[in-house]
Amino acid sequence: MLTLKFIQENKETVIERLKVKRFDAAAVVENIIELDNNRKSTQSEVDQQQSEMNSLSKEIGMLFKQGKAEEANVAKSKTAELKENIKSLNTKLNEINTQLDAELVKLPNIPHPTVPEGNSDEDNQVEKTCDANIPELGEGKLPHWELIKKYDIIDFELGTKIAGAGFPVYKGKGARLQRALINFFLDEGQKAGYNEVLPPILVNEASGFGTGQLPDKEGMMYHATADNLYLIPTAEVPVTNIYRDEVVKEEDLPLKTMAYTPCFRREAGSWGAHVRGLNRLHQFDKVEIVQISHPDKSYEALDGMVAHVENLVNKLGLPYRLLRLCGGDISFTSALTFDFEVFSAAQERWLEVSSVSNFENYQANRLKCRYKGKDMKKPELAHTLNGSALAVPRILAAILENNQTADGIKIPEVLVPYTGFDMIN
RNA sequence: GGAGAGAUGGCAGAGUGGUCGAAUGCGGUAGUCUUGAAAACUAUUGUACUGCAAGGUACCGGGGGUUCGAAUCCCUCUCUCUCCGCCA
Repeated sequence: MLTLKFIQENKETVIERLKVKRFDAAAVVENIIELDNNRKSTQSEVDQQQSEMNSLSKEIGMLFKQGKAEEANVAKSKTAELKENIKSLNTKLNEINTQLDAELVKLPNIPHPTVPEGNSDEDNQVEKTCDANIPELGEGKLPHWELIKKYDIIDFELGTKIAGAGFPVYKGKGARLQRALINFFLDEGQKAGYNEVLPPILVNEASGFGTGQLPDKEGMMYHATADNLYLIPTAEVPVTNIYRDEVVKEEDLPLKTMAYTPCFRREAGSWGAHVRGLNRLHQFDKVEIVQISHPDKSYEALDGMVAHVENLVNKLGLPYRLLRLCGGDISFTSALTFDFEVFSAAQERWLEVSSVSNFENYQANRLKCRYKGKDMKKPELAHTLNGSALAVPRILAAILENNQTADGIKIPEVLVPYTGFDMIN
């Protein structure tokens, strides 16, 4: 969330900038400022009365020690009213704080100045298109959901039997290729300086709140109610929460962490032609990269992450394009997001395979993730970033479709050391 | 799942219901000494809110209560450890 200080000092900017996100912030901002002012004055009233109470109590203590019980009892009688006041003021203060928190959570992150205007994904700005290697597939081309049947490498019906729609069973070379991609992504991440972790894939409420999935986007996650835990929709949640309530040393920045995890999304929306095959699943595998960055360096870090993802897609020989998300499509918590899409040549569609975002201090403020340098008096909020590097199933779909030949599916060269085979046939 | 013990500052570890935001040790920072380092010595060293400042207030796992006054007493929740059971 935005910091109170920032909202107080930049009221007009907040309202103005959030219009790019198609968010009318005026009422919320006004409300926040009023609540905050109210909070301050109430707090100082409480402090003052409490201060009186404290000195009175001390006095009573002294009097009792000196054996002046009578005087002490006189002083005692004076405390009742104070006590009552303090109690009711505190109740009021709690109410204000609850309301203030509720309002603060309503404001999305301020978009970066380079975020283009726009209402939907159709208005995203294409930064770069690299389509030289879109293959000519000819008449017999098959979409990946046909290919996986033909070669018997993924079984959707079996997954449906075991769990439900959207939970595929990868089989044989399909399973092997999936694992190859994960290992390839992790090895490349390692080379780029990311530290690998294998985090929990169930998280508690505090973690969900820290990265912004809760309280609003509760519906996207599977909820294990008996223990009040959530299945992660992305490794961003457990990995970023490593740094919740932490103060890291300035000289250790940037902290670069990555994790492979399965991801779970309820996606309680449409389930039709557009989401066939691997295009959208309830469970899928992903390698996620996360950085905790110095505020002055976070856009440099974002560029580095984009370059890393681009490198991965290039090595796999997939046609891709890079999008700068417009105000209407960028997420609630992000300041600037780049999406990578690969071209899936039989569906003749661009598929989103990565989303790389800078959250600036928006998540950090929720997480209380701060850094401190030697010459700093107080710790300051760090910046957080994350990106998929990469989401596996759609990459798999593109590989299957783009690399299909009459003899079978050709495995990209960089993956062969990982798969141990170079054709699926 | 059953039984018991515990949770105090970066860490270790005291703490009688009343000058306790909290002894002491270690660590950190600055300085003295030294050619330099170590050692020793001296000082300093939590966080948040609020205020121009002086200061004020809150925080001893979380929440509630008793009391003029709670780290200390009571209730409750969470977590950790030990033992038992179950188990990859």
